[in-house]
Amino acid sequence: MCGRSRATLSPQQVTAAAGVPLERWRNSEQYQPSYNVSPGFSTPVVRQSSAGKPELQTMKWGLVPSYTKAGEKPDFFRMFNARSESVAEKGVFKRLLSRHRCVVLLNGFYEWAKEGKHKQPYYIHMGTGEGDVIRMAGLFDCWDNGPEGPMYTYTILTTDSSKRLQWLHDRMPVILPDEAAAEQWLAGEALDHKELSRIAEPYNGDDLRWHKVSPAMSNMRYQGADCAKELKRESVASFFKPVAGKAKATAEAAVQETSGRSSQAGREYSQAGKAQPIT
DNA sequence: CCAGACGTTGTT
DNA sequence: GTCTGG
DNA sequence: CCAGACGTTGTT
DNA sequence: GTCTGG
Repeated sequence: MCGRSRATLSPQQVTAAAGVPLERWRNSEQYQPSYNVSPGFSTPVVRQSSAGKPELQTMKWGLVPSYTKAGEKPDFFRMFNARSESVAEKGVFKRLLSRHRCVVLLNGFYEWAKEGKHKQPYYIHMGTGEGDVIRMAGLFDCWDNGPEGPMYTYTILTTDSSKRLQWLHDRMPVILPDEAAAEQWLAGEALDHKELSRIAEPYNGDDLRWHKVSPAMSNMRYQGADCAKELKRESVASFFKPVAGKAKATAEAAVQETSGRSSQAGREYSQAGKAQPIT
């Protein structure tokens, strides 16, 4: 799934990726870049508009439905993801599917691998450089919070993990690989099930890269710039994990492969992990 | 009909 | 273990 | 999603 | 708003 992300794109990167000039970026001032974004944070999204033209707008992550009563405490954690497989059937999402689709612009996202009792965070991104942009399919809504004014929020669609990422987690966000895919997601109003399931197909491109990061970022209060920095050292968690002589070589080999350059690396890593005997 | 809920994930 | 808060 | 709390009594 | 349960 997708419960934490990085949003540190510069305004220039955002407007370039959105294809919308800065002057037409609604609530651009609400965007506070963060290496450790959780539901409730504001990030840039490209949305459908009534005119059929894409619009750039800052919105909060974590869908707060329009039917929420004014004054109610919004729960951004309740609906920060939407299963793409059931989004057309669930009432809360169904009504957003024709004219409230959006593209979430981020640098990347975080996922935790279970290593025994501990959880090791990884950073996943499109591996093209420091200026990486990743686009995710989302749905947005507008909640009229009485005198507080309207609040725009979004949810990120999820799907089964692709082969390359299955070792890490069984769910992943719906990734729109390029600008064209993003445009298709935003184009028109109606969206048939076939089109939806095609777009929600697990992204398995080898430009999707990952690496271990510091467990310090697991705490969402931690906002250091090193949240997404590659962690080369073995984690403290695995230091305590017993590694038998035979499995050790495999484990060490796997450690070098966790930078996620090939699908093979991921699979070997997961197998090495499972093969480790508990002594 | 009205009342009341509306989600995802991971876990065993 | 399980629930709440963020 | 992860982090952090999880209870009662009596006292000021 | 829209679906489910009664």
